[in-house]
Parts: sequence; C-alpha cells; structure tokens
Amino acid sequence: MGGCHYDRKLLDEMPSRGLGARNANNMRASTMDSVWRLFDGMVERDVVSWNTVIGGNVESGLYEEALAMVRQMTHVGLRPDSFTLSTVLPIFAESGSVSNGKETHGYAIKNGMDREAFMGSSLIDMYAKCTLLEYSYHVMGRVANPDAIAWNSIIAASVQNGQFDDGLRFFRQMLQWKLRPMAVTFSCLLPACAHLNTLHLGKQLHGFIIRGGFDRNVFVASALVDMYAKCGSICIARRIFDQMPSLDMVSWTAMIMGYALHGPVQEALSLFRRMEMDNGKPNYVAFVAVLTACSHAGLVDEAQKFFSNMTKDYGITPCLEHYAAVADVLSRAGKLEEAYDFISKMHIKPTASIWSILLGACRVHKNGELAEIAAEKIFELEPKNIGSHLILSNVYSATGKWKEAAEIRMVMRMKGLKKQPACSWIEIKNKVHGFVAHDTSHPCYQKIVDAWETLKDQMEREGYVPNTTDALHDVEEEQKVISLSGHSERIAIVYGIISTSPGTTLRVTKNIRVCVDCHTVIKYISRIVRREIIVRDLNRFHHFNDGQCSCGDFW
DNA sequence: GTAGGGTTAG
Repeated sequence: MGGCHYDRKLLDEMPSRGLGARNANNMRASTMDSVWRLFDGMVERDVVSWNTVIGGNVESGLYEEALAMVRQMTHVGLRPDSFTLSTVLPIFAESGSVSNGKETHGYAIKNGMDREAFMGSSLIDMYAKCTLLEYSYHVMGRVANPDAIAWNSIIAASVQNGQFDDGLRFFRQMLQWKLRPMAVTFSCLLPACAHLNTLHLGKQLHGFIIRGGFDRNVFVASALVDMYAKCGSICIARRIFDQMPSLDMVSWTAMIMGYALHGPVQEALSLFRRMEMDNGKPNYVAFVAVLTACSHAGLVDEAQKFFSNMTKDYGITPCLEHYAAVADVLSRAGKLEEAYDFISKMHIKPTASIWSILLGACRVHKNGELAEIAAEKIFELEPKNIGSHLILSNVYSATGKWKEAAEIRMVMRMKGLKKQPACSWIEIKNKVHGFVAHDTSHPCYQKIVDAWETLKDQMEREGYVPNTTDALHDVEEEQKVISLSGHSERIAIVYGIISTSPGTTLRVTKNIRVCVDCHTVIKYISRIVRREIIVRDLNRFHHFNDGQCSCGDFW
C-alpha cells in the first residue's frame, strides 16, 4: 500500500487555488512561520503535533504546505490518521479536486476509517462540492453511527446539489434518530423551502428554529429572510430582517433581492445605499440583486449607473447575471441596437439565455432583422431551444412574413420540438393542486367552470374586454382562446376562491410568465372578490390588490 | 492534546 505514492500525488495535483489564499493570508502565514519554528524545535513530534500544524496551515489557507506536511509525516514513519484526513479533505472540497478526494477515500477504506462519522461528514461534503452527490449518499449509507453533523452534511449535500426533497427527507430521518437539529441544519434546509416555494414547510421549520433558539443566528436569520421572500411573504421577510441583531452582506442581499422579486423597487435601491454605508463594499451578488431590481422596474439609467459603479468604482468583473440584467433593461426599453452592442461587447461569451432576452424584446418591438441575428446565435448554441423557435416564428407572423413563420414551425416538427405545457399550482390547506392548460381533470372542475362564468359576467359589466394580442411574452399557444380552459393560472385562482373562506390571500405559482390578458383578468378578480392574489411567475411576484398589481404593469 | 457541517446568485 503506497502511502508515499498517495502523498506525492496529492502534492503534484494541487490546483493553484492555495496560492491565492496564501497571498490573501500573509498575516496568518507569518503566524504560521512562528508555529513552524516552534514545531521545528520540538524534540519529539507525534501524529497529534503533525495534525495540529497541518490544521493550522489549512485554516490559514496554506493548502500546499498542509499537503506537503502530510507527505513529510509519512517520510518520518508516521501514518496519517482520521484526524489528518478530515483536516485535508476540505481542501479538495473547495478546489473540486475529486481525484485527490477519491484517493483519500480509498486510503480511509483500506484503514477502516470510512465508517467513522467525522470521516464520513468530510467525505460527504467533499463529494457534494465536487457535484458527485451519489458518492455522498453512498458514504452516508456506510457511516456506522451518523451524528448530527453527519446528517447536516448529507442535508447540505442534497440541497446544494438541487435535491431539495432529499434534503427534507434526511431531516425527517435525523429527527427519527432522535438527533437534535442545529442552527446549521436550518441554514441548509431553508434554501430547499425557498426553491420549492413551500411556505407551509418553511413556516414549520421556522417553528423549530424559534423553539431551538436559533433565530438570532445570522446564517439562519438570513436564510429565513430569503425563504419568506421567495415563498411570497415579503412583509414577514422584512420583519425578520429588521429584528436581526447584526447584518452581513448576505442578509442585505437577500432582502434586496426580495424587493427586486416583489416590486417595491425604490425600497431595494434605498436598502442598497444603506448597505453601502453600513457594510462597506458590496460584493458581486449584491450587484446582481440591485441590477435585477432595476431590470424588473425598467430603470434604464439606474441600471447603467450601477453597472459602471460596480466595474469602475468597485473593480468587480461582471458575470452573466449582471450582463443579463442590463441587457434586459435595455431590450425591454426598446433600445435594441444598444442592447445588441452591449451583448456583443461582453468580455465572456454570451449564452443562449442572454440572446433570448434580446430576441424576446425584438418580438415586442417588432424588429425582424435583429430577431434573426439573435435567433441565429441561439440556434448555434442550443439547436433545440424551443422558446426561441416559437418567438422567431411569432416575430415573422407579427411582421407579416407568413412563409418564414410556417417554415420555423416545420423545422420544429422535423427536430421533434414540442412545447412544454404551461402549468400553475396553488397550495390549499397544505396540499398542492396543479393545473395545466385545458385541464378538466380536477374533481371540482364543474364548480370551477360555474364560478368562472359568474366572475366573467361581472368583469364584463365592469368594462373588461379580452385582449387577444398578447405581444409581450412567450405565453401559452392557446392564448387566442380567451376562456377558462386557456390559461392555467385562472383555473388555479378560481379554484382557490371557491375552496377558501372569503378574504383569504391566494398564492399561485406559474412556470412561465403571466400574459397580458391574465394580468388584466387577475386585477379585476382581486377587486371583485376583495382578496389579495399573489402570483409568482417565472421571473417575479405579482401582488394583486383592489384592481392593482405591485409590478406597476411592467414585467 | 488534534477533526467534520452553514445563509445571498432573475
């Protein structure tokens, strides 16, 4: 068994990330120098003293030094133990060097250490950070007596890799094993609720958090702010934010992004200014949040100002999300040429999603030429991008190019591209009810139809005229059929009205953007039934109240 | 005597 071989490889394959950390940690490095001198002068050095110094190096970001020491300790006849391995595994987790991680895992198996909880949690974390979630699950299955941290690790692993249901399942198992959840458990779990948009689960976790006394922990509180904002309760998010004993960049950013998603954009901008004063230098995520706020409200000048502020004053290199927000605000304002120039001058290669922003706006502003250019770029990058085919065909139709429009439809048939059905869902008494367009399958379908007919009559008496020329967004194909069966969010809302008591807030989620006509209809409904109706679409939240929407009819 | 897990990214 070649301990030597294993160690040498570790050192050879170290990525350069440790160097960056070293420069950033000069002060700690000099502290480590004195540690090293002390260690050097020791008469007798055992595994514990080696492990201690290795740990100090890792903590100071001196990764290469730490790994070199692992090699050196084998040269003086000492064998790395489970302390050594769980100290260096986070290095591989951070740098994503899965081959080194696997070797370490192999060494642990051969020495019978892989079933220990300490080793298990480092291995689970390392594999998860290298996006090999199945390996994390495998390791967890072999840990003899998983402790709370091992459960935290597997929960974090699942959620960080997008397996939200798994994360919640592991949490239930953790409780069944009578292990007490910790603050970390909740800061791992809350993002799962945020992504799944399940307010009732999030509230249940909040209950656990209060009972456990974790609500003042900054990680937990920030995750709560984010969860409530993402699940549609911006007011509760703000209340928690205001009660936080201390705020860090993440808490500010979560709150700003919350306002960007929900609409009070001035609130987002003023929070950003306050954050600059209180917390100093915003990071790039904070700029993603404030630029998103600008794009959702169509604030062209402000977005451009923030973008140059970010690059010139703060020296932050823009990433895809920053470019997307600025491209969006320019495009939707009708500054198509400017948007095209902006995208063309990006320092990273624009993705299909960036070009799609321009293409979508070309449809609204009926610019066939730029639409063709954008579509060509998209088809190059993603030949099977369904939405772009549809938009291009719509641009052709809108500009009277019927032949070209028909050709696109033909190409789509030949490529076997079929549109994903649009759907909406509503949570009633902790049960989710989903509806697709033309959905007649719900047991209450007839009641829904009757209620819709009554509502429609009343809307028409109040002046509602169906709008069949939805030119704004890529919505369901059946948009011309203004009927109940056409759009899924109407079915969900009407079902919500007939199955909850008067005055109850309705929360509906939709997997694409809301169309203009539905937006109008929901405004009418909110006034007629005197309820707040909150619709989360692909991009943002709409709060309908007394005939108005929080998006200010711009979305 | 030493060690493992965390929040923001339309």
